[in-house]
Amino acid sequence: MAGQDTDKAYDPKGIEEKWYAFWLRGGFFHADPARPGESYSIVIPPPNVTGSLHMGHALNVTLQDVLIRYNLMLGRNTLWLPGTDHAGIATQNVVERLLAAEGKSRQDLGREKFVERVWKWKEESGGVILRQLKRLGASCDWERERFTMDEGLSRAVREAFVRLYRKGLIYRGRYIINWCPRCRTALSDLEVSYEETRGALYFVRYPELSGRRSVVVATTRPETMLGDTAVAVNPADERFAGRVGATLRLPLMDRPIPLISDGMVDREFGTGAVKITPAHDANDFEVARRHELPSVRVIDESGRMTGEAGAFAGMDRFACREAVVEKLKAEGLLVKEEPYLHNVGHCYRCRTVVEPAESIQWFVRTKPLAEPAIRAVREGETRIVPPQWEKTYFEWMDNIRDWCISRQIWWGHRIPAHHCGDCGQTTVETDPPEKCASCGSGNLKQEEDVLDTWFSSALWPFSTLGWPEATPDLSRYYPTSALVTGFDILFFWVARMMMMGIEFTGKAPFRDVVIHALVRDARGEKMSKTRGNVIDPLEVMDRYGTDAFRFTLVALAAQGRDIRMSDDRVEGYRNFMNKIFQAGRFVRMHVDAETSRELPEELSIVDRWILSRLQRVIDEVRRGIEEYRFNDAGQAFYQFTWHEFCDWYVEMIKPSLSPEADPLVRRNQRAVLLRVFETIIALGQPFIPFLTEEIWQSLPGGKRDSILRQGYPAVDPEKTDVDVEEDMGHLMEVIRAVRNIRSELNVSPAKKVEVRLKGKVEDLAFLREHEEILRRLARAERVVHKDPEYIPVKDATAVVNDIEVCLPLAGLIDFDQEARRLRKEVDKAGAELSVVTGKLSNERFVANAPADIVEAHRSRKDDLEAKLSKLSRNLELVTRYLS
RNA sequence: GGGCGGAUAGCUCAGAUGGUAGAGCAUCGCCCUUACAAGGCGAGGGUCACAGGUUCAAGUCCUGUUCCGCCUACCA
Repeated sequence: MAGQDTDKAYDPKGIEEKWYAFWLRGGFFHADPARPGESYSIVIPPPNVTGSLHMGHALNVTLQDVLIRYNLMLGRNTLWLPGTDHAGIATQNVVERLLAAEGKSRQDLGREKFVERVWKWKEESGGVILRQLKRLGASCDWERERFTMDEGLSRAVREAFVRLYRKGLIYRGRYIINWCPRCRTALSDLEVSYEETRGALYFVRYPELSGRRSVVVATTRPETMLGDTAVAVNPADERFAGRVGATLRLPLMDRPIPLISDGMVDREFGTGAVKITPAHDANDFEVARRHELPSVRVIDESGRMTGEAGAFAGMDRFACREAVVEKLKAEGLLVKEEPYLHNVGHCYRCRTVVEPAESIQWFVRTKPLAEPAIRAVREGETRIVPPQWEKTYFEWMDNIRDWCISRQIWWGHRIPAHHCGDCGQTTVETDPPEKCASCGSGNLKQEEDVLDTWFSSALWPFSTLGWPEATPDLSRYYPTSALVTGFDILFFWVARMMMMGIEFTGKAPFRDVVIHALVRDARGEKMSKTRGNVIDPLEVMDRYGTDAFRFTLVALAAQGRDIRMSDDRVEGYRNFMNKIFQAGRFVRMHVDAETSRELPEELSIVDRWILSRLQRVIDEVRRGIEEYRFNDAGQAFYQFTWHEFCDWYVEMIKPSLSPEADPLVRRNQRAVLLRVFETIIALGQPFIPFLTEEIWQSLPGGKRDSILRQGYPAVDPEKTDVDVEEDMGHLMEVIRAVRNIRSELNVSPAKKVEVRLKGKVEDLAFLREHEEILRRLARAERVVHKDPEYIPVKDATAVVNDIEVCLPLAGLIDFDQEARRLRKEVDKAGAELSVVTGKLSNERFVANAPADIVEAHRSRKDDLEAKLSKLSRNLELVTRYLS
């Protein structure tokens, strides 16, 4: 509910654009290799040009931005290189859809016109996502923005291709590949996603040509039988003993095919006999090679049956499946049909069922490339974080298979190979050759195929820095410091960058590979358009502000776990933003242009306490960022800022800031307050850049440079003071004890009470010295010190260390209530005591546990015993007055 | 079929190197105490999935089991 005071709350509208423009104007994100400083570089995982910002990007980009801003503030020579990916199939699909709306196909336009059209689309509508990254606050060096199809990168692609080809690491050949009949292109194995699909297993009888016997085969794709050229059984399968070599009649086609034996056949599956369709199955293809069987292609590029399919020619493959089954039934050759759950490959771009098909394609020989890429991780040149992903990486790399890199689409890097019309040889050159390298003929035709988009992506970490030229950028920023990405493209992209990076530069492209989780919806479901559960990051930013959104992502980014995004979470952190904003207002109320930021010689106990705590949080935040434990960093910042700084420190120092305070005290207090608060603001900058810059600029100091220039807070060990932290901890506990009593006994907050502290003089010394704090934060009228002989009759009591906190509440006290409260305390202390005593009475514990642990238990035991006896006695006192 | 991850408060999750179970949200109570009600103060709530084992000591290490996810694979 929006109250009328909402104008007092933090409103991020307007300030985000303002400061982003300010940073751009100041060139803060622009890297200059000539400038000094240790290099820190990241290349962005380039989003598709067709893309628009989703949660995955938002998380990915936020984490990178934290790293970049942190390193920027550390004064390193920092580069974050942005750009987009041409996304071959995805982009082509987008433009094809636009054409379809005009009633045209890409074939109507022809290749050249179509590609022109895609470029036009790219110029007009591509890259919206980059604007959205700016909205997120991404501190990219936009002057270095690259596109995988721009001139430099295309050059790098051709160069890489030629070098690999000449080393024999790229080859062309006829193999079974995954074919998408909708996209009409080959796909790599990775681009096929398998989905569990309900289908049927058909058992088909293949009669022997001579004799009365027959062989029954099982298949999930009966339409492919039209292309069968054999039936195979396992050589050791005695069911078929003596029958291998027989000739079968291929039903529906009336073609004679042999019964062969091959070790690949699993005797347990189906009937133990497999139909062999070399043109449409990878296994069958291999079998056919071994047995020199012919190959008959019965499904064409668009998924229709070819002329080889006899009566079924021209039918769609799925219609054909039904027709084949009907026909088999009619002929009495369908033995049975079982429901069958199996994995069916789908095109990862358009979800069409993929058809394995035999065709001529280009491949990368991956084994020789994989070996050094494996070694780089094994030997620690590149670190994978969190390390459990290493295993996945090795698993895949160890079993890597050759990579089909040619695509029969038009949008992409055309393969730099020219086929000779005269001698048939292929010439591969970086620049278009004039004549055939083998026969000298000028009758050359460039290869029609383009490269898999991931081929250019694989070069991204160095192609963007100028490779193959030896540029200053390349020597300065390569290898990059970290790659931040989701695990979903570990194989697609990371593994391939590792291979190509090492192959072409001799060095692994990253020091650290940081794998983050997936962002899911509040119920843990993967966000998808079809599910309709997509949370739009832009909408979240509109509603809660970018900083709140960023902080949410950071706070939830625990290693190795998926993130559930929900409004509640963002709202909570939006409140945190407001808290910081309000704290800023408070600080501004109390400081002015004259306020020094120098810490005074003499520091109050409270100041020493906050400074000591501050060192800890600085340490935690820095370590968190450096170890990619973003959530730990975020939590430490949150906890300290809200609960220690705002809830305790600010409340404790208010009197020293008031006009009634001693002027010197006041001046010093302002200085410390400002200093501490500015440190907090600087500390938070990588997470919440807009709010921190806004506050930074609003603090006194005239027209200021960006907070990015202030240096990142560093731990000053001199300021850490464990004694002060302990003393203050006690004081805070006493305050909490009073508050607890008041609250439990329903004493109105407005009611001032007397607080009696009972204990030895030396134990009370610190409290006596800082009594004012206690009085105010506990809302006490006065604090009275009592010696250990004092008997708290008619007092509500609590025990804090060696001190008893007593509230004389005669007339107000509800003795039932107080008895219940005390009993609870007694039970709690008693339970703990029995655990500790139990351990200590175990002599093996005393003998084996480290001395410090035993000692800690001993003193804990003493404390608890003392506490328990005090509590029990007080409980007894109260019980006397029970009604 | 292999591999990985998860199972901790009502919900969502933290809990490096084993040593007295934490946070946020939600819940309950009291408060508009002039930085902040997008707030303050206080409270309740957990046999850390189950069964064994190692250890003086296990949420944490080992083994097994059960349920969830995910990745991967040439059972047609």
